[in-house]
Amino acid sequence: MEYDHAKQRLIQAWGTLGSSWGVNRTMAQIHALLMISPEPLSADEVMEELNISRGNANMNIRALIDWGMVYKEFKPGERREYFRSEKDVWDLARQVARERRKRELEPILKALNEVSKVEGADSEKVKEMNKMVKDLKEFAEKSDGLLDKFIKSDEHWFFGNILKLIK
Amino acid sequence: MEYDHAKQRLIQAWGTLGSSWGVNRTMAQIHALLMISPEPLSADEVMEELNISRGNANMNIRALIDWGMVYKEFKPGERREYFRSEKDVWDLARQVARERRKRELEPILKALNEVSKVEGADSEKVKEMNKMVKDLKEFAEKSDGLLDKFIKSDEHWFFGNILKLIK
DNA sequence: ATTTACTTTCAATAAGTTTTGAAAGTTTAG
DNA sequence: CTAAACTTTCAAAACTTATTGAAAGTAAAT
Repeated sequence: MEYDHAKQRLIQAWGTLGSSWGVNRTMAQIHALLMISPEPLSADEVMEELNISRGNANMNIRALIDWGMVYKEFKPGERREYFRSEKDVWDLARQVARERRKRELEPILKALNEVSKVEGADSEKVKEMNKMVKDLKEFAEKSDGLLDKFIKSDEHWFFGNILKLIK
Repeated sequence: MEYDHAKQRLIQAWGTLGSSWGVNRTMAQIHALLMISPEPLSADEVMEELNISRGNANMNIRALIDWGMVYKEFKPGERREYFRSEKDVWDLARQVARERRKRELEPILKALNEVSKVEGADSEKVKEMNKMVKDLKEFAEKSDGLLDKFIKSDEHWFFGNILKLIK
């Protein structure tokens, strides 16, 4: 396969993946672009490569920095900012896990806690709700535990051990 | 906490969680409603409870059925269709994992495979891309393996064993 | 064969999200 | 201080997705 095609294909696929994970398409595409770039890129280069506006590029680069997936970099003697992506896939995955845990798992756990133990466990509907909430909470807590281990685990230890175990 | 408040809180939280997972808000809310309902509900009851239109209710109930998370149910002597949710949280999670694997992991693996081995490994940019693609592929394949185990595993075996192992 | 009780579809509309580009802001250099 | 080089902001426009509701479809009951 030829370089430019492969690059486009990868950028598109990453964008699509992003969309279905609630990540803005462009943000994912910028990320893909930076991931495969050996050198950091400037905002102008990103705009140029992806055919997007200055504002769009700027906003999404900021968002990537917020997520801890992209860093600013300065070239000596240059005024312009350059950006490079974290390239260790493991670190990237942990970063994403950390953010999603904070943004999603925590709020739902909070809600489940608030909602557990509803008054009037004599009525059928209250019983059903309490049972469901209890199960969901257990599941969410277990997921949280696993995610926590993943986030804290070092290097390739996680998959290595787990896949071995459950083969 | 009082029942109706708790119910609303749970439905809202589930809707929000859905949104950030690329699941339509309403679809997630209908799911929450059915999960905590001891009896199956009709389309009209869903419309009523969530204040949504007939078309919206119908479309999202179909989508939930497609995902294998909700079933049709007939009450004897009644013509109208009723719907109930799968209530085993484990089964629900596996269902979701199965669907997302199909819709997301498979396409990205396909793209990564197509894109692996780009011509001209002498240039820096091609080297960088090949390296990145290789790493991403490895990661995606490992995730796929773990997801597969999860999907096929029975009951509470999965978390039980894994959490014990990595404590 | 007609009415009744539903379910499904779909074009129009509303709501939400992303993108643009020009203007305002900031920092460095001279 | 002023100009130049750059970054950030934000209101308006474009695009995407979700929702409505009325009309069409289906099937049981009379």
